Amino acid sequence: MQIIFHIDLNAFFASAEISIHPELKGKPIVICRQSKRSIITTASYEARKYGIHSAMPLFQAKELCSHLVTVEPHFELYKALSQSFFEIIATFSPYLEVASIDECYVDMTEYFQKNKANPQDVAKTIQDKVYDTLSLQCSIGIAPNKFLAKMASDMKKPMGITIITNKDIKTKLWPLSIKDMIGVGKKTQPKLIELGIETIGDLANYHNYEKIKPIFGKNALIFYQRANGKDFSKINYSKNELKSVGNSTTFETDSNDEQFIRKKFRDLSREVSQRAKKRELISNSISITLKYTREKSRTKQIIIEHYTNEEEIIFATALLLFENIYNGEKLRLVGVSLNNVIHYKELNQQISLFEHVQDNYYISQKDKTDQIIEELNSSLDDIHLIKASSLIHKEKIQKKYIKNDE
DNA sequence: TCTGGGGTCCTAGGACCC
DNA sequence: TCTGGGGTCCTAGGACCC
Repeated sequence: MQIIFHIDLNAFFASAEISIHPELKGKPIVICRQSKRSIITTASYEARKYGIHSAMPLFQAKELCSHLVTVEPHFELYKALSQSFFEIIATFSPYLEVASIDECYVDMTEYFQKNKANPQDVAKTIQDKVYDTLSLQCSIGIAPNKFLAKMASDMKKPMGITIITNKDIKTKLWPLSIKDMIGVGKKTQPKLIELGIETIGDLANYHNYEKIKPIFGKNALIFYQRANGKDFSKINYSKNELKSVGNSTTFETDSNDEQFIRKKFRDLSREVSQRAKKRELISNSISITLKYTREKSRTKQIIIEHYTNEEEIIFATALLLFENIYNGEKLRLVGVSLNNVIHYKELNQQISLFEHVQDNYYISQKDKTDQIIEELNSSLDDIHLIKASSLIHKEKIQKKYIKNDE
């Protein structure tokens, strides 16, 4: 039988800030941007005592706690700490799947075959090591599969260790609300309650599988099995490749000022370009999102001729898409995304599949885009824009490609 | 004065090919 | 005599997670 650990950093962003600003310790703090439309990404345990939690709008949190301290997020810090956290875990087992910035699954089966040890003790050792090294607390769930391990790590926080075995399914899993099941959100929950399914146990024992099928679609069987404590999904320790890189921003106040909106697209395109470059990712699929209200949004996507991560091309394409779908109404959010990103290396592999020297579809040469920068910056009228953009898309840049003869 | 921003995955419909 | 069906790719939208 497998032994899976699910390890989750507690109040991660808040703890990270406290670790470098010890004066914040013991205070009710929340991590969020300082804006009237902000929502809280993480609340410290002191703040949680006031009923404050993630995803709560900042203005509400302030109503609950007048002396609340807000801290701007520092994602670079979190990424660095997260990386160190995973490195520590990997010293126990290499079979590690990064699930998000603050959690991972680890297959510890082999570890316990080699080492005579008690899982509870090993979990404690991991917690201590993470705490001593990074001043971060974590909760650990131990179970025979990923789903149960994840459910277990949620049960005791902070610094909890929870074991769920097959014998515990009826007592520990089944009483939980169906909303606590991973993958059941606020749209699915009411549909299940309609069928009389209010707990995970209700789902596990539901008599009519045909009725739950359309609610879960393709994954119906997987949900049904999980409710019964069975999960056959494997630790995917070789994944963790990004599929998209995006950036979006909500305006302080809704706006239909196109000059202002273009400026936002410029900033978003720059950010996306920089982040993609840092990770050496390129894409030929660019999309924008326009949000008019919290309910009403539009997205538009286009496949361009070349793979790129250049700011100017992302920007020009975003503007083209914008002209294409914008209806002139006030917007609350705009976003830009590179979709289906691949690594530089992958593109080279794809190209080397061809026998002959090919155009390299990745535009990286700055000088080729410099003229377009000029045009775009000097004038942003539509005709100019389309010209500039078609220039970008049509231009194929020859890159020396040396045929690999092996 | 009033609910973010980073993502992943699934679905359904249309275009197109054979 | 009177318009298939399977497969694939693309797009837009939506649910969900942290």
